[in-house]
Amino acid sequence: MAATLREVAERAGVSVRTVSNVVNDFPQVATETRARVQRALDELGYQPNAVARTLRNGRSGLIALVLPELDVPYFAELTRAVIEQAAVAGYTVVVDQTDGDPVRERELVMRGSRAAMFDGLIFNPLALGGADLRNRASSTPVVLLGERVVQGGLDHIMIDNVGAAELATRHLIELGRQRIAAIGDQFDETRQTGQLRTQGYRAALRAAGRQVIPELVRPTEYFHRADGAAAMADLLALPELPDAVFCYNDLLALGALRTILSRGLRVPDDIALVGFDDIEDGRYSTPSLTTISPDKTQIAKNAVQLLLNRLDGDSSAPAELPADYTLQIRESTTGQDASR
Amino acid sequence: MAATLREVAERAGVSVRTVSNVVNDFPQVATETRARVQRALDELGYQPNAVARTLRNGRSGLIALVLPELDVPYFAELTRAVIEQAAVAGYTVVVDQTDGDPVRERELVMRGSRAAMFDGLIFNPLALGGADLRNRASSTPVVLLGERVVQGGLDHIMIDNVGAAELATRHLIELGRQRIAAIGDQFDETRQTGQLRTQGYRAALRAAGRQVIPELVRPTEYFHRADGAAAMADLLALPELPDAVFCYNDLLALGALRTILSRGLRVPDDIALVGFDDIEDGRYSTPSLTTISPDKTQIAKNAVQLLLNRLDGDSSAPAELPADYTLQIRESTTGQDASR
DNA sequence: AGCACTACTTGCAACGTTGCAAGCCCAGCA
DNA sequence: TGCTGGGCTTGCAACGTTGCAAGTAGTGCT
Repeated sequence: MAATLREVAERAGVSVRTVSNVVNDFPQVATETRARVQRALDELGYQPNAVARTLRNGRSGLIALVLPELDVPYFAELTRAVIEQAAVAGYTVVVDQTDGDPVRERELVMRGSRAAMFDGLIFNPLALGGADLRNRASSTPVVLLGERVVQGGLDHIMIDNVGAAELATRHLIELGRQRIAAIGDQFDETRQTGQLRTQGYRAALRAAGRQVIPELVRPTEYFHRADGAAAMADLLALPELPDAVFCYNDLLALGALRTILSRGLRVPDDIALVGFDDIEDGRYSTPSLTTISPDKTQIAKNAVQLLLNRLDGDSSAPAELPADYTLQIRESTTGQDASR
Repeated sequence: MAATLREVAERAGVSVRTVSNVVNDFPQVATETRARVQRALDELGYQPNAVARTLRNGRSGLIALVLPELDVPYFAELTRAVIEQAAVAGYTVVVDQTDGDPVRERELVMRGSRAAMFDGLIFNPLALGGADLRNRASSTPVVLLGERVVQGGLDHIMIDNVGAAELATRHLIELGRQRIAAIGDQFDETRQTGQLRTQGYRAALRAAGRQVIPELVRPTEYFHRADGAAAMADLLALPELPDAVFCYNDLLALGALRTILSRGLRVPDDIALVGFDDIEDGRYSTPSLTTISPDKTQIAKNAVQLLLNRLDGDSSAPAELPADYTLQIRESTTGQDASR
């Protein structure tokens, strides 16, 4: 069914090479020949074979975005931004989901077999650490995203988790909250996001001369709504309730919100809530969610740019680009939505 | 950097063909030879070139999932299901987002150039209609998803929109609601989801001997939270308020919910709300959302299966598979969550 | 010793494309 | 008439892989 250059060439009575010249708009083709070839191309509905081109040219025009979970809104929104940025440069983005499964991460990123289809990779690791990534077999360029601290000598874009968490916590302190809890701490060595945000949380409390109350810092296994709901239920079972909670992402916060409201408590009157990621869900919840808003467009733009530089042969030292963030103050802390 | 079969062959002192035999676990290789080749493979860190294999074999092991918007939770959740199903069969799914842009849809689906990298396509069209799809140039098999009625002689998986909408509306009628509104009607010829759901809505009202009140059926351009919020604001500006709203998806419902609550009205006491899609957000909103729940796993399973059949040469008549759905009754209509 | 058979290994060609360099033909000029 | 040059076209080879069929060597049997 799919016509090849050879078939077109036979039909037009020219060489394969000439057809290729027409397809690629080479100038050195006689007008009359070009017309004849074009007719044959149209009649046969010729479409270039992308695989053969890739093999020949060494470029596919595809870059892969490898993420833990696509149905986590933060990643979905980030994906949109990456696709938009890559399209500007004429690249098509292809997304793959690892579920943080080390086997899948390894297959996609470390070994070249599947990765080799793509000119480059943008990768948000969950399970793979710096040690793994340093001895990557594939030579496909990679840009790392996300909070995991990886010292792999690779390009890396992240946000200042400690600083952002400190900012979020300070906001709650400045509102006069006395018992500020945190949801999302992690111990697992491969999941450092939680640890970094806890650092920031502690730093803010210390800076304000407050004590860190261990039972108010709740670990969770994942960062999903269900984890937030469960952790909040634990907090509400304490003899003395918190009057504010910093959740390490918006999904945790939305889960916590659900639990708080279902117990008949009010947000922010009884408990103030801050999230992290600024996903759309948090802008439409009631109350809307105060949150740390990472500049996703900037992250995407930098990631794509860094990768394209590598594809163009840039071999300078690996870059570590911090991304900007702001605190979006909404109803869940002040009762007012300043972002509308 | 990337070693080829030839380099490995030279190092091991055997032919290229023998190395290939080792790589592919052909039995007819002497143990001693196999060991020597294996050592060379390891030393050079050989990784098969996927592009060359694809060109040679005509199979890439990749299928593309082409969707309008990845950051719409319904699609994100569906994507997860498709990836899981495809993985079972050893296929890797690659996702692309079109934003419903006809140009992008056409480039990805109609013309073979980019599509040719993939063995097959699962496509949820937004802009492209049956007429477009019928004269597709590419021979890559496609399975269509979603509500658009496409009579293109292609495999297609959809849910019974009319029936589902009727079920949702009937639920509101049975609760005794008197003024039932609808949000999400569409006129645009290429967006038939809204029209089909309006059909179901009307059918349910008629069956109950009710009149359809035109001003209670609100069109929206998109199916996003913002559209739902705006449409609900319009409904609340009517002289006589509705006491129930059927929203054509959960995002519309969440937007509407936000508007209702911000006006100090209660759900479901003052206004009951039903959505469509059963996204996770709706399970964690307060109140949680009564909704039509399409069986996403079934949809994904059927889509992948249908596609794999085509890849295996199945040339039977195109199938139209309906997917199952249920009504999940939660707090937004009854105040009780029956699904927990 | 000769033959058949098995066990293993190999060269060739092809998948569809494009870079390279050479080729052809005709016009223009001496 | 012969030579040069430009405009246009072409064949070859290669990207890295694998199917096919043929090749070699060694073994066992008669």
